[in-house]
Amino acid sequence: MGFAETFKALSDPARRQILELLKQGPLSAGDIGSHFEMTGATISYHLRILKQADLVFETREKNYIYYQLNTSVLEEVMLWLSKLKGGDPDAESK
Amino acid sequence: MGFAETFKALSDPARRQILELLKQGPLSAGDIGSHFEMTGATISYHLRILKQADLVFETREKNYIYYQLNTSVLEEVMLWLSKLKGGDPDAESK
DNA sequence: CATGTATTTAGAAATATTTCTAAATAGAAT
DNA sequence: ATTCTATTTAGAAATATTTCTAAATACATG
Repeated sequence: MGFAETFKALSDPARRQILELLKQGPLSAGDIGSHFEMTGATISYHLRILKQADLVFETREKNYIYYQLNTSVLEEVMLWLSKLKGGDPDAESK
Repeated sequence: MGFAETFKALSDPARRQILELLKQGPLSAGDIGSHFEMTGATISYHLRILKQADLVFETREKNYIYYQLNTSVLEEVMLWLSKLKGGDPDAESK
């Protein structure tokens, strides 16, 4: 874990788009890949980065691996940003 | 601008530490450097990355260049994270 | 068991990042 | 004007990231 891994994972546009796709619900690696021009191997690489950053987790079912968004790390990041921004602990609820 | 630059800037531990130092108030490049084991040139490099990501801005005074935290981009990032997380009811209409 | 489908792993190439030393710039003070 | 101090820029080396193709794994079904 750690913020370095998290921010690095979030720094890639394709990975951010994957997370936005997963916001709607779980998707298999193949489904995710169909939204991009990359090979399946590259998608797999990006999913591994997201997984290592704890931004997604996988559940295996039949022949497929389904990926889901993990929001807990997002909250930690928001907390760090919020503290940095001004010490106001509830700043994100506007 | 863009989130890629922002998250990339935030992904480095030294750069995050610089931002945390700047939370207390403006510091010169030299003052910042004194908290690290790196050369001044490397500090300058990190400051440039932070500046390009709009996370800091500089003001020149006498012989010094003072760096300050810019919080507006932090808010944009928090908004994006908040949308992704899904729970937050406002934060639409961008 | 053999074949097919979904996905990952290995290895390699291209590009990007991080760090250093040495040189350059900008301004202040002598 | 010359020198000192603060900082940046240039160039190079080491390391990391991103992408591909080809091969491997895992599981399901005929």
